[in-house]
Amino acid sequence: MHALDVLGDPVRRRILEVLARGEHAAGALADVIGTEFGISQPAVSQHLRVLREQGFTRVRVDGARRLYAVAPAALQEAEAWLDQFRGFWEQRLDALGTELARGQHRGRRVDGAARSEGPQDGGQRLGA
Amino acid sequence: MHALDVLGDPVRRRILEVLARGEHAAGALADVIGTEFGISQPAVSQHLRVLREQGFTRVRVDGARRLYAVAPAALQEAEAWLDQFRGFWEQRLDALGTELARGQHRGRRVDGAARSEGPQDGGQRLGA
DNA sequence: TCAATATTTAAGAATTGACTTATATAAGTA
DNA sequence: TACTTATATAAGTCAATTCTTAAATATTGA
Repeated sequence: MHALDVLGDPVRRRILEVLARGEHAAGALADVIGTEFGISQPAVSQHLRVLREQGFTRVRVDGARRLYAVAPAALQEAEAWLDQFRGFWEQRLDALGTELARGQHRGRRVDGAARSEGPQDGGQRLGA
Repeated sequence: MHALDVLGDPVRRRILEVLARGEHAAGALADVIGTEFGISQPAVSQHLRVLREQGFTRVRVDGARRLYAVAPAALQEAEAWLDQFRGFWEQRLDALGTELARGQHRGRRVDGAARSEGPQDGGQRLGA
């Protein structure tokens, strides 16, 4: 299962947002999330399972409670996938910066035809 | 619809990967993607619609063909959501660096109880 | 104009996945 | 030990998505 498949669910994203603030017990999450989305404790528990099994969270046992916290691994994977597109918006920002630096309405090449905007032909200035 | 909901589909992700290499006609994508996933041309077209409507692609008309290309906006939204967790892995890398710098097995606080690993209490060193 | 190509849209079938209720497991507590 | 709290798992239901086939739209070229 791809990291982005896991993040493609609003409940799971919200759980991670809450966990970004710090460790929470499964029960506390079931309360908060369950109320927000109007779903049951088992429903939240099932999402916690996915997050756990896919490496988005780390669990610590404290008596009868399970304390969940964010684990970086899987989130980094999602980030890594997005990295291949970073060139697109960096270029966009560069263009803006250049435009501002040299004053507006100057040096704007608009030849229509075989134009393309991506960093596909070596235009990407990234390590990876 | 959240940007990450759109990315929570393997076919759509693959389409974007192909587009990251540059502009492609809808038909060319239908061929490549359709073959890879064993789905029909309309199926691919429907995914292209989602990507288009949600701001992941830009379309240019060339005669009877539609040339698709990556549009940065929506991808940036996804990136922005992930940003709130950046502190977690930056910290991880910081820790690794520190560990290496001062030699291993030193200064490792392991007190169990109220410990937490996130950047939740001001530990985050990010602009946002 | 007519046929061929390129692509989208429509409608319904099939599949997936996210819930629900019920139950199991385990740890605290009286 | 029995009861309560905390959480997870199981099994089945329901709904949202993702397909399929068929047909509509638009462009190119004979």
